[in-house]
Amino acid sequence: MTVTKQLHPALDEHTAAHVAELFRAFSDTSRVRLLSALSRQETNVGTLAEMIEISESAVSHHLRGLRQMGLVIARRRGKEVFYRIVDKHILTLFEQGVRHVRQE
Amino acid sequence: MTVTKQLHPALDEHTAAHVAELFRAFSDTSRVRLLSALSRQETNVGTLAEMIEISESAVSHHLRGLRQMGLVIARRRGKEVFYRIVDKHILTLFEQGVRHVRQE
DNA sequence: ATAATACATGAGTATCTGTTCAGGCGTTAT
DNA sequence: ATAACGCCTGAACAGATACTCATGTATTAT
Repeated sequence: MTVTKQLHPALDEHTAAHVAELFRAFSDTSRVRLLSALSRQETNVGTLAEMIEISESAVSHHLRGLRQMGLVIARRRGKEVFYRIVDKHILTLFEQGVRHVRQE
Repeated sequence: MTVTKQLHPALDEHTAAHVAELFRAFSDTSRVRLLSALSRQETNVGTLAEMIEISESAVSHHLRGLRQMGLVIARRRGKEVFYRIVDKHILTLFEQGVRHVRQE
């Protein structure tokens, strides 16, 4: 039985691009604050804007991106639109980053 | 007795900025490929450049950033400089992102 | 010493990103 | 119907980012 040294190639460009895209969702201060809010509870746009102190428009733009990536989902109730994080794994990934930063 | 609605604040700006910075390290296709290579084994700059098909200069620039963030560390052996990922938690975080992308 | 190799660095540049602003759309109140 | 409210959207712009190119710095070979 021959023991060949497994030469693992790096990630192909396509996969790497997707991974980068995922992490890019967490790579902006405002979005991190958005997601930290949403990680606690479903929240509407206006409240999010207040919490993180950017305009509703800016919040909307960020949420659109996150929505298009399938990371958050919207639910309308009356005039307000509530957002929440879709995937539990995403939440875990995000929180792990937060934890890492906190302990050092 | 008044029932006040507990308003969990979002992450403060300072912490959020650090979290964003961490994730930003993984938010570029080339860096993802770099890190995926390094996640398998310590590698020198030239080899990395070959593997991910960008110039040595570009690799150097990326590695400088990662080094300054304390995510990778350099070790010189002769003319070559080998890089590796410093922290196991960082590695885990990165790999979790990769896994998430792969299964969908 | 001189040249060659491997990598680092700064400047310059094209592209990307986050924000604001102005206006639009859907829902509710009057 | 009309106004008010909450949110969305596209354009425009400032700042950030990733790359190339030219050059610089260690280290090794001749």
